[in-house]
Amino acid sequence: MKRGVALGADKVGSRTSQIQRKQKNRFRKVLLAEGMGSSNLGLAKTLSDAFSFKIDQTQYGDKALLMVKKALMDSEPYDLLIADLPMNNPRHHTQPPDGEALIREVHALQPGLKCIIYSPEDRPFRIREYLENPNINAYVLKGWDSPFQMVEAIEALQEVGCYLSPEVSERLKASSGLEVDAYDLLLLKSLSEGYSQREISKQFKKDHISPHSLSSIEKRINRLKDALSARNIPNLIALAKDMGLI
Amino acid sequence: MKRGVALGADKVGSRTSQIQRKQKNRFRKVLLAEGMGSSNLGLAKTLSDAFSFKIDQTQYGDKALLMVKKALMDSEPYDLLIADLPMNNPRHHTQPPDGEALIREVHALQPGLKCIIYSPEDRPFRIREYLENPNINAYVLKGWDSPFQMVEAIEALQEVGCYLSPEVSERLKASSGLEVDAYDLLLLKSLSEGYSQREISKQFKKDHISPHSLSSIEKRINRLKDALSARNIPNLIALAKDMGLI
DNA sequence: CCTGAGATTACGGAAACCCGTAAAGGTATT
DNA sequence: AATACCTTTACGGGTTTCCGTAATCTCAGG
Repeated sequence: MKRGVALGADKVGSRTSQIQRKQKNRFRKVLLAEGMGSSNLGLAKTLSDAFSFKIDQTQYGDKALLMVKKALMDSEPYDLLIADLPMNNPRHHTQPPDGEALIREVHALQPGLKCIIYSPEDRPFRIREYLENPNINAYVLKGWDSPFQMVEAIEALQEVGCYLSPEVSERLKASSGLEVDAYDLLLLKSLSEGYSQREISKQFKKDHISPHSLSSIEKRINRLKDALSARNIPNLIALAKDMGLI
Repeated sequence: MKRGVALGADKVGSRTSQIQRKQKNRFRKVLLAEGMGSSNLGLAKTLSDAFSFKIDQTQYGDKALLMVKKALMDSEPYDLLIADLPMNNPRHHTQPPDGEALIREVHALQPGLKCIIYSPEDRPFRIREYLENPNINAYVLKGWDSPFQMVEAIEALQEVGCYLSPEVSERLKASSGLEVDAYDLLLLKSLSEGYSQREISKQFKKDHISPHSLSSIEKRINRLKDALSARNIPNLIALAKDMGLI
């Protein structure tokens, strides 16, 4: 989105800048919550070399929540949450709270907490989803130089409200051309689940989703085929799957 | 091939804990080659805590190849290669040599070298593909307890020829029911690429792939739809994508 | 050589998809 | 209110897919 530009204008932004001024923009306490696997001891090491803040670490989302709560009660709240998200592919049932739920619940407890997503997810569409959440201040892509990027992100976050690495923002730009909205997604999902266009039409009509005529649905599908340059519906489904739309 | 069934991962798994000391062919030198990202310093740490062998580490496949070659020339060859493969998804162009190429080339140099795949890839078909390679002795799924499983695997490898974690072997068993051969895969691929059945028929005829009649292709597709319980072709493509067939 | 089982191919009608055209409905501007 | 413009809906005809049936082919066993 245009968050990158708009960050100073909103309420949250102005409130945080107050705090930052008072604290000289320095994080003092950081929580590193990894969803699963890929032991990020390496990351913790890198960060503790580069910064002076205290780093707590946990493997489990619910544990992270408790730690945030406890830190708040002790009047020593965290300044930054780094959420190390797993690849959430369809075959993987991640147990709750998953990344987004964790961030939502954490912000219910401590609304001002800064948050960095650290994930191998590189599909622009998903990244965009994350970044549309105003509670998420940075996204760093897991990769060979992610420790470096994480340091960059944290430094930037201490200065300004949010950060996007060049790599990530490039990926986002590259795919900003295609506009697929919730309707398109529902349509793709329905198709991928094996419903005929006639069935989808009936279903949409029942659910009061507009447009729902067979003709409109055909048109929309055509638009999608055009946008993804698909030759037919099977190809469209394959492409949509590949780019993580469904 | 049917190694997965033949070796009975459960048996191997339970046997590992009892004996480790009395074996003489213990590893002395291990190469940890990660494809990219997810700093496995954590893994290296775990391993160096659990074992006494020397651990070398590198980020790049070609570098790994050189290290193997050099170790051979120095008459201090590696006993084990742990190939930390990245998620092999279609959006990611991994630069050569990728995992399988690396292992092939390494074994061209040093045929006896034991090898463990360490990957987040959990699709049974892909795992099966790896395991059909006789040069690959174990498969460890990246996950929250992968360090533990890696230790298990290495202990087992010092005892017997190969190892499958209960988790992995379960995944393999779960999907062993359906039989899709190379022909089916080609068919699915062609469909997903947007070719009509008529076009596929023509192409197969040109390539002398049998059967290639329109009728036979219809039949095969029906078999696949039946096997994956798909309602129609888009659904079939979606399911095939989900389970990693294509 | 004959036979039978399975695989491959052929065919035809119903349904779904594809594509262009056009009518009907909605909204903003004048 | 009249107009232009866009969206939604409707329809028709060509193509592809779907599904059942049947003819042909292949090949081992008698």
